[in-house]
Amino acid sequence: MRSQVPSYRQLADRIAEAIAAGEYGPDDPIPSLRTLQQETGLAMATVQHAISVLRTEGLVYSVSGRGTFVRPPG
Amino acid sequence: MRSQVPSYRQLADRIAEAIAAGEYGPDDPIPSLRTLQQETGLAMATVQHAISVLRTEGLVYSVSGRGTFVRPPG
DNA sequence: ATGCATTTGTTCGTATGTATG
DNA sequence: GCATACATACGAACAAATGCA
Repeated sequence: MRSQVPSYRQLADRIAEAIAAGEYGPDDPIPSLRTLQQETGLAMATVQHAISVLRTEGLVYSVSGRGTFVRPPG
Repeated sequence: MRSQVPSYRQLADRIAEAIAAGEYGPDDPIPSLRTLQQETGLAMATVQHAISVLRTEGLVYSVSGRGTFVRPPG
């Protein structure tokens, strides 16, 4: 059953909108991968894929062992 | 075809058997995560995963900073 | 009592292998 | 073959409890 929009894209868009709406401020942490995993029911690597998209778009940055944060405008 | 038994499952089973065999009595501590890590050569989070399985199954309980203990029969 | 190092469990992001359409 | 998605496994940072100087 070919789904219209891939899960990782839906999740990336949802987070991007939350950031745009100011739900998370500059350098604020977004929910952890595990939290997102439990919220969405997706697999770890799929959630990571979504974050990876946001990182490529310059919206967030990640620090291993710490978390993923909103990239402040530079 | 992925029909190998995962490392975390093997470890969980091994500990479950030790408990069933009476090697660790009620409220006795099982080996620490670091000890298990060194014994098995696995990563921290993988050992943690094994313990997490045992906790879900109600076999053990964990206390941060103290250890993981055998859950007495209710 | 205070401070600090050590030990223990917890949570973080990341990488790899595999299956499916 | 490629994109999508899953389970597994990894290394590092975090946080709570303990003991000792």
